[in-house]
Amino acid sequence: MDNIDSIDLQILKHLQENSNINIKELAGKLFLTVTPVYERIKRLERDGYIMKYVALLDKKKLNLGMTVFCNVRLKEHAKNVGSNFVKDIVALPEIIECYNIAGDYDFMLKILVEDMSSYQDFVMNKLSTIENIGNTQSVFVMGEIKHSTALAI
Amino acid sequence: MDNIDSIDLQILKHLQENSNINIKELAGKLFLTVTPVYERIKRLERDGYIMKYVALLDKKKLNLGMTVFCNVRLKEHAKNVGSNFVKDIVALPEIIECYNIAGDYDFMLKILVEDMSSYQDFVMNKLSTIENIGNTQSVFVMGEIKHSTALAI
DNA sequence: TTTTTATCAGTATTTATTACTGAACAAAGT
DNA sequence: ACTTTGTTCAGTAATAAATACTGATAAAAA
Repeated sequence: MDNIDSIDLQILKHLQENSNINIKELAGKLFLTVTPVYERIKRLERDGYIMKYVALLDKKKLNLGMTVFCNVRLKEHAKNVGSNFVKDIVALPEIIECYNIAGDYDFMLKILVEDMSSYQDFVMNKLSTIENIGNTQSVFVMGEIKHSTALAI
Repeated sequence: MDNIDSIDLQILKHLQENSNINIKELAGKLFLTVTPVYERIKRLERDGYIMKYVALLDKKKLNLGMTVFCNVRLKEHAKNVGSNFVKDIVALPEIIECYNIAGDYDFMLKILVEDMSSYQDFVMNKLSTIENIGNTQSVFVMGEIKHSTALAI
């Protein structure tokens, strides 16, 4: 029911780089006609290999040019009650990503803001109001060398 | 030449969540006809607000279920010669993201691999062969709480 | 008021997607 | 060797969407 071949992989590889390519052109690259390519894409969507199609926007143009990684340690007594914390994190749109990590800290957040003063505002008025947060460590991004959404398939 | 209004923002907000929405439906949500929405999207593409359209794939289904953040410190003498390092980083497809950071380490990499043994292979045979790398620290991701490509606009 | 500019609606055209049908081929059983 | 079954594909027709074009409306500037 649920296995993919090398043609599927090729299709995925193209779509994760540019999902606006039309099926005819994609079919040409794969030396096929539109029908099999169309049906394969639909199957890959149905089976969950393709989760969604999105537009990637320019952070800087939209005044979100500052990236900060924020490591978070929960209070000792709260280690097992992560669910409230998770709900609060998901609700904050500045937090683009949140990972439960191994090591010195419990969570790592990736945060996008306009500048340093908005980051200060975020930490002071939003992040710090989340209960159970023990302490945090901010790692500021000076430059973005590489940023891809494409998997190495 | 280069300014956007609230309708543009609404369009961007929708497209970064689902770029496969058709213009007619999007126009309906914004109480407009297709033409202005179409023209606005084209302008947003031309002006670089929309960088690209991509399909987001399921990591786990494609056997890339392990995420590791790897902090890298360059050798002391190499602090100013980052360019070769950058070229090597960009060439490795397992490295999805790479940031130049402030703090204890020089760079932070986000790496996607299948499992621990492929990570070991990656560090041993690929990452460590890059010259000028001093030492590294791996932060393993146990769970992904939130992962969005959508900006808070 | 007149001109200019920007934004929009409506429509026609082009292009892409989707649905449908049947052919070709391979694997498994008779 | 010959069906049978299932899968993948090509070709074509139908549908739906994107794009191009024209002109109307309204707001801002002359």
